[in-house]
Amino acid sequence: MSEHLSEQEIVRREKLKEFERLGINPYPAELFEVNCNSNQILSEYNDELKNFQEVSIAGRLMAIRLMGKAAFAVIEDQHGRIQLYVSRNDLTVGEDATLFDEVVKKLLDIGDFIGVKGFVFKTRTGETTIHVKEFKFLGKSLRPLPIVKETKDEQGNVTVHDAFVDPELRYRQRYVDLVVNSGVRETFLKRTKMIQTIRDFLNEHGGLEVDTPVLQNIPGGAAARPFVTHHNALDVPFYLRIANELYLKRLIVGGFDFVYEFSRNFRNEGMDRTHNPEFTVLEFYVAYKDYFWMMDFTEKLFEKIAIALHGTTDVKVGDNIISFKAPFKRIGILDAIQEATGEDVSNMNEEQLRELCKKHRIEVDNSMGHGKLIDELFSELCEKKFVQPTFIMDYPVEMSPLTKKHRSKPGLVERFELMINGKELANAYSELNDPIDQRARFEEQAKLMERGDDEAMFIDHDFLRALEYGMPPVSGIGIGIDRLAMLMTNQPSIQEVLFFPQMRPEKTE
RNA sequence: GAUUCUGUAGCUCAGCUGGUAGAGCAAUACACUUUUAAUGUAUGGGUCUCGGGUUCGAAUCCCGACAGAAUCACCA
Repeated sequence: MSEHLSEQEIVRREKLKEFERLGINPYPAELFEVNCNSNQILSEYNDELKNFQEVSIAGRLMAIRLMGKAAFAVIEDQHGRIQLYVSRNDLTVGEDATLFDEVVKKLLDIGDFIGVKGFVFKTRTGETTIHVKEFKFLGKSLRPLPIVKETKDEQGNVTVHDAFVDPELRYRQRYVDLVVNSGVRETFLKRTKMIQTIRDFLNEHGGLEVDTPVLQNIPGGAAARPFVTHHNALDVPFYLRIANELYLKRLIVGGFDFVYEFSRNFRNEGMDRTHNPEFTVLEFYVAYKDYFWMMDFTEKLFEKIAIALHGTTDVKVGDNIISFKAPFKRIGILDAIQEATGEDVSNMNEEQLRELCKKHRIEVDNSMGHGKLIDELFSELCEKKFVQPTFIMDYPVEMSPLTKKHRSKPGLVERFELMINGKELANAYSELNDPIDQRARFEEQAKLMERGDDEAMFIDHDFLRALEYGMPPVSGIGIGIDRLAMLMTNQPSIQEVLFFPQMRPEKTE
């Protein structure tokens, strides 16, 4: 951190000395009893009833307008902002007006924490305001906050002046972003509410929330490059999990019928608007169910989330209105490709698929097999077209080593991905529970790895051992929580729904 | 990783074809007891991201580094 202090920082530090001279602790230890918050007062105060006549409230000073022997100030607490009215008379004890003349008028800065007691009234202009009778200084701010002001025109449209917008500063100093930008807090409150809604829904249906290891010695359950670390005492490498799938299935083997976990996953890949190195996926597994049941359950869950957050199933995302009203459209991946290209790929061999890719100017290489080519065709030509929630079903077996083979369609598996707004939001299977087949699939993956596919899965022998003891039929799903939060809060970037998105470290000189 | 754009006061931004930096808010001082982007008067505040180069002279032009954003690639 730079030792260079700006003029304003020096001034604020000098004010600390002034506090000391006056015998006022700028960082008092004792608690300040609060009996309400800004939002309660603003929404419940009634000028005729004269309620809220003995309020005690604390917050951060966000604006102050000094007017000689009186002052108006605005404080912000967790729930919003409220205006204060302070007069010199009210803060004068005997002949001593130090509190007003020195502290309020000279030592107070935007960003400071204060606590006040008083009564609520409405000013001439109709603003609900706290008339301060007692004032306590609670904490000095030594760094000037960005000042963001708002004006309202007659229609009530809010114009923001000098908004704090630099993305680098906003993400690196999220604490500042949260203080000064109204709306940021709301996004994160919605995210939390969304997760609570999901948790409640799963619990209501018998789900059991569990924790499984983040440090794994085999990074399984997905195809991605892991972060590697090292355990000193054991002298072995460990991987930060890329998925928790194989652990949740072990719990199904152990006899739990419905387990779920909000899993922080880590993938050592590129970062962009929809990818952060650590991200959250909800996975859950339900015994004796198949992927059809999972589609029914998932669309009910999404519908419930939309209603909980928006009061309706129609959610505005960018320029689109997305309807989360169940049921969602369902279409096989091969049909989706046919719809988009007019080509029936269901009976094509690898060579024909490769030709088709070339025809559509999709880059292919020799390591790509039959399934990968179909996947490429889909993601290049179809994915973006599914704006309304759509279940894409029945993927090629090669791409899905943990999925049960389709009950009637050879070469395919019982898998679906849920596409919304052109992005994959969820991925689910009728889970493969045949240990012989699972071993064979892992061995296929091992061959792919030898062929140079660095996304192929490792063989997890303990997981195979668990399957050999027997796993009931089970359907499981992974839902991208960050991407769902982006949808539900209408944010175009994952950084807007993560408190502290990953960034390159700041240089310390 | 590639391409493009961006980096100037605490914040938001101007700064033209190169001539030693400007506004609003914020800060400081004074005035003001119902203001609300409060107002009025005055004042201070800058390693122009960093390092090279061209030039009599660089915030400005060139090269490089650093950081961020967008697009692409990668990432089921």
